[in-house]
Amino acid sequence: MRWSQAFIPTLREDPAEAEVPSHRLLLRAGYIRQVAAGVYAHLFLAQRSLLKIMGIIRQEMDAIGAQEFYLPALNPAELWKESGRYTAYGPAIFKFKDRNDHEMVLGVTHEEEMTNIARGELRSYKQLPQMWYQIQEKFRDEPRPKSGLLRLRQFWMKDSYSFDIDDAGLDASYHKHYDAYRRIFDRCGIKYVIVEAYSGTMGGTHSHEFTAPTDAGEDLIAICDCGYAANLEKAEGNAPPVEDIAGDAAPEPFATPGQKTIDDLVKFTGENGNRMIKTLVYVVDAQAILILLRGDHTLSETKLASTLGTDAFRPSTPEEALALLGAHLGSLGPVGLKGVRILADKALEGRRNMITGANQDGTHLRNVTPGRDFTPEYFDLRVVSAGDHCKKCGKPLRVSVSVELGHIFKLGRRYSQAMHASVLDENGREVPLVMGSYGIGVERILSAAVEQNHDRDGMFLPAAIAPFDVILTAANMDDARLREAAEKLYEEMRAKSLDVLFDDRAERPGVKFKDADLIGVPYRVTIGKRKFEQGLAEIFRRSTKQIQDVKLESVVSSLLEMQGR
RNA sequence: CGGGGCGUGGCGCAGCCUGGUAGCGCGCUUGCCUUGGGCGCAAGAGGUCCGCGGUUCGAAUCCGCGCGCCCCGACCA
Repeated sequence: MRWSQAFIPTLREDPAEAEVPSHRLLLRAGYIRQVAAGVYAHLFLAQRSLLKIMGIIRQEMDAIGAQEFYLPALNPAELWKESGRYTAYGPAIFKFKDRNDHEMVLGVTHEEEMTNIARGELRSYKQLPQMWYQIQEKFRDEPRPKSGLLRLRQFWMKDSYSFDIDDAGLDASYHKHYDAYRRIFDRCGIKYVIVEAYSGTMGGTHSHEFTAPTDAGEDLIAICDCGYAANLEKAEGNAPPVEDIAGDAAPEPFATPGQKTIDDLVKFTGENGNRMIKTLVYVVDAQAILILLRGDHTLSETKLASTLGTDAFRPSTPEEALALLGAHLGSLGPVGLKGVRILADKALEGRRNMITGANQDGTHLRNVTPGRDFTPEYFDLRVVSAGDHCKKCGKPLRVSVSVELGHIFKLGRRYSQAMHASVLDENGREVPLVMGSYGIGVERILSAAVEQNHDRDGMFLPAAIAPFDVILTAANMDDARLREAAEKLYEEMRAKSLDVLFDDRAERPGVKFKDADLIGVPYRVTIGKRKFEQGLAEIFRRSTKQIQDVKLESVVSSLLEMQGR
């Protein structure tokens, strides 16, 4: 490709609307342009890079025996009502009516459609296992699209679905995907961490996320040196022990006028937050319950949901809490309550002489001991924090921000039962299909690669996913000898199937170098006057900015060698 | 959905408070010049000032109602 003919609209200045590096650089480098919030046009460079990413995904999916499909995004709403996700996924689904007043949706993923095909066609265990995948557009009406290609409303996903006769079969399909995903992200040159994750509205029992640590991410993950890693929603850890005050004194009220939050109380009493009990009131099925946490801990609603076995709960209103406990938020506590279910985080088990609200405005209690002064049920309910001890090895956990690139789920029988997708087993009994589903966000791979590989001058994408292998730059196109040498090299590179972008523009060298640095191509070969006269060209490696002088006739072989070809 | 910010040639911004000529830098076009890190000189083109309504002799500017975009939070495989 000749740059003079290419549409690569680079920008000299940072676009005002872009904050995270990948968004800023993809705009500046002319990869993308915005159409609406969370909706982007892929221009020439983005499309080339994304096609390379999809090529890698396709190869690895094919390699585990998955079969490529292509399903429509446009779906009848009936399918989604049948699975229950029409309401469960709620406002994130784009919904509308066609001209005949038929309710339609745009797919957020394709469990329904795939299951629908499976139930119509799969009849016997002899046809199993099956693995079906596609690379296709997903539509989600996200509450807050953001950060360029990191959180989109329309995006490409590789989604695959496995159908097995039993749990052992699902395990095998799951592991095939697990391994394929590792190869995909390895080949894409992404630094990633595999974490245990929560399945959320997908349903199912078991899942792993493939996440790329970068500051622009939105997922928090807990990581330990021993290899344990989990999404913070799901991560478990042991809080370092806290020294309590000795003694068996009875609870004793003390005045705390105007002290509403734990922070207030910490300042007011001079005590550490870890010696306090935080009291939350939640409403589950119209029933109020108390949730107790250590003062410096945070409730994980994810863990609460799995503890309660439902996500149909909400924090109480201040009025409800007042009616239940007789005090306003800020002075609530568990002591002396009757007939209210009390859930406490495990970090409170065995503690003594703590501080909590007295259920009287402006008053707290000291010397409160769980188990003696109230009787809770203990569960793991809190979000782990950095410094908590790893459940597996006891070392301190680190917390890191990352981008979710892929997620694999053991769905089990959730969809097959809801949608009556079953086959006959070897005993002639009808059994529901055991399913898995597996997703990769294609644009997120590109974004994460930029987040992980950029500097002040631009990006440097991993070779496997860069839009070109090499940029060939003639320092001065008006110099006939340089131009001819560059043209000759261009032909030579193309003959060897190098993806080359020939910068044949009539620009000054500075402009060409700046643009080349920006757009993320791993190598630049420059033909400049001084070295040309010595029979040399230079190969510039973008990631390290190292320059290597090479004889003109061995430029191509050097590049092929660097590529490992 | 709550909080904050922004909306003015393609891009980045000033002007708005205190109403009256729409301006700067970059980019773009043409010519000359220059050619290893976003050259220089000269001449040009390009704007419903987000929309609608109101106030006013007169609105980019003041008022009202919308819309859009970004950020934080809520939310979210």
